[in-house]
Amino acid sequence: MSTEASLLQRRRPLTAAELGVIPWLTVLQPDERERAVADLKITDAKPGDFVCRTGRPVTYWFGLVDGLLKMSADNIDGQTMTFTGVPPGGWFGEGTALKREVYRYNIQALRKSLVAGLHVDTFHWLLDHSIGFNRFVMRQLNERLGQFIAAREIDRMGNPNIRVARSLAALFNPVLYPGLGAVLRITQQEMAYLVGLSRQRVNEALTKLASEGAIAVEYGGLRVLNLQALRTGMF
DNA sequence: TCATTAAATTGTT
DNA sequence: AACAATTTAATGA
Repeated sequence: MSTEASLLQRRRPLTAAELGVIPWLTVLQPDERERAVADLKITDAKPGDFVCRTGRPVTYWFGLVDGLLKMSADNIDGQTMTFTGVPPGGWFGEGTALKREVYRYNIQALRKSLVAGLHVDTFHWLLDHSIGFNRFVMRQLNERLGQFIAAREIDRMGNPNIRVARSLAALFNPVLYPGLGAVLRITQQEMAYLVGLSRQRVNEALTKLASEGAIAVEYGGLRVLNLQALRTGMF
């Protein structure tokens, strides 16, 4: 199995196209940006690979360039609870990186993904030097908090249609995942892993949501037509 | 570039 | 969980 240890080994600098997917680079001053880019590394994650696991010390602040990740935590009773999915453009672990603690959740690749990493030392340097970066991280923390609370509610909800809808709405969160367009590349199988339902039930829910005009189902993904409807469940 | 084949994904049962 | 139908990706002429 590949862990974060091996992730640190086979890594390389980022291409220009990959840098373009990183939302916070645009809020930096030229000198800050230069330092960040110099430190950024990228690596592959195969489906099932853990990018980070609970209890491991934080060495990098991670972000997704391409692919799809799942953020989850293990309950006391051994049950795994999925917080949310992470689409390209999403960055995570800032809370633990701030305090230099250990990870409180697992991040696992749902499909072949490109993961970028910024060393915690550089992360802290940016916090000390860049106002824009501070704003970005602050907003990120705030949104993430709201998302965790929402995840608890989603988990308790019985109606699978609503569950799928709100999970999709969370994936489209414009603050946490700014680079995302209206099209989300996610298979129904991946969606099933994310919300903890069977694939056929997800299929049923997506068909329902599509008939209500909230989304359009496409091959290998879907298009969000009415984000508000997904959030509120009013279709 | 096009046609054929393999693989992935979806929609149903 | 299994199936057929459909879409995309890969291959090679």
